[in-house]
Amino acid sequence: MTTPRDPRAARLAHLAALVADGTRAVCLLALLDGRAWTAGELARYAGVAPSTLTGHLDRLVTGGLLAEERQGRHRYVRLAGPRAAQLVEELAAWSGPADLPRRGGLRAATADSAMARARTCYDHLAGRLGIALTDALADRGLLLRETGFALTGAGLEWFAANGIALDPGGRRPLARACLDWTERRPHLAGAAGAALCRHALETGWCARIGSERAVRVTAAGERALRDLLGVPPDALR
Amino acid sequence: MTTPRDPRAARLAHLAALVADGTRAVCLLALLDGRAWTAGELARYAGVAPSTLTGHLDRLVTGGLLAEERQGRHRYVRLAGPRAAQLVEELAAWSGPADLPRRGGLRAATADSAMARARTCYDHLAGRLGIALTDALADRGLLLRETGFALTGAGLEWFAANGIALDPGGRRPLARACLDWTERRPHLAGAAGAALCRHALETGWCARIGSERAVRVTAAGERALRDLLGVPPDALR
DNA sequence: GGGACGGTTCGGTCCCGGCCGAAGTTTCCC
DNA sequence: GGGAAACTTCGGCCGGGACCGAACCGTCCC
Repeated sequence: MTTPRDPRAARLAHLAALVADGTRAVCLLALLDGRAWTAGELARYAGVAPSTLTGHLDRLVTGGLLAEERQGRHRYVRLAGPRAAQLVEELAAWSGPADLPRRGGLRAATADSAMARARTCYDHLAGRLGIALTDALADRGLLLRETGFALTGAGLEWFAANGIALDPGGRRPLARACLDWTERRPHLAGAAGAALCRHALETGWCARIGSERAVRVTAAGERALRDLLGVPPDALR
Repeated sequence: MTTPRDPRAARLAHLAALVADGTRAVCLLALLDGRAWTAGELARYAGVAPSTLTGHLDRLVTGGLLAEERQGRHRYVRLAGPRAAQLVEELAAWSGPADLPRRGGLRAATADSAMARARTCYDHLAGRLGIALTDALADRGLLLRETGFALTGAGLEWFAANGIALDPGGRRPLARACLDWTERRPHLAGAAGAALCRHALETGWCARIGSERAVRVTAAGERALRDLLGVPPDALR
């Protein structure tokens, strides 16, 4: 990576270089689940020696993509924030919207199908569930989708009426599109997407399956989504 | 760049590697002006030997970031499309929203100030002009901005009423936010931003200054923007 | 036809950085 | 206190890839 005169280009190249290594890319994609991983977990997952991973994490943290937290003898890392997550998503969406990796075996296949049905994508909901929610919000005039991606006035009221706090403080956009790599259609992300996901997990509309990214919609969740948004239960299966 | 087992991560790393070189980054930023450059121009601009640049262009074209067109003994390259431009923008915005490069000298300073006033950003308008247009559209209820970024129904009518064709065919979003690196505020991009920019240049509201990215607002443009959108002429200076 | 010009191919150099294992350091827990 | 576990530091190895100059190939134009 030759460093040019132009400092702007140098910073751009430096940032891209953080992602431009296979091992680091594996880590970043894993961290897209929004949780904090320990260095050891990531090393095993990526298939490299712990000492190798230390160096990678140093670079990613220094570069601002990851945030770290030391607890005793553990080093926890997670994506630095929604913007970092968005950056990784965006690059991942460009680089291969196609084929989700078939890892072979029945167990893998069921895991994949659960992921395709409903999962978290950093801090919001994705998979068929994410699409169904986005469709429902758009159909009811709560979300503009064809001409961009924004909550309408009615949408703001709907969130307020249902007690889903929208955290107006942040500089982060309330609604933005996130391109799903199984469905290949945009679904709701941004502060509103995150609030909806948080609410769904807190009130028990959804529950995490094991410690994975996949979630399942509970019976209560099916009822709530049907009553509040008119989501047909079929759309969630 | 070690290549991992996971093909998804491999593609991600491969894409990032295209940007992760200083010389290629210089080229990509230069090409953000939306025009087609010859290989020689880029080589001189980046300060490397023509033979070196040939290799870089090969990689960028193969990787899908650039499109090329051969004309006689010239090799013209430009960004492959709006999505490629958006990707570069996004990375650039993350890597350094700060200080625009002061290149020293009076000539450079005037060029910079013209750029800050009004310029193109790939295919739409940026700088203070871009912000002023975005503000005006939002103030008149034609564009939602606080809750995301989308044209309203009134906005669609406004474009139609003023004969600005919106090219509904493409899969590209009608409105999206582009983060300006001089103003540090989002302005209108996407198909609507591109249509507005095209219209402004075609009808003579704006004219390119030399062959640069900078544009100036004509007297006719000032009148039109004031009458159609209530843009105060001061906002353009 | 004959330069000049723009671009490409090739060979050779060099350095950055990813990888590992071995030896340290800190924390945890018995 | 002692041993195991999690991580880090260091030294050494190795490959990819960025760079250049020289030679080569079309194209343009006089």
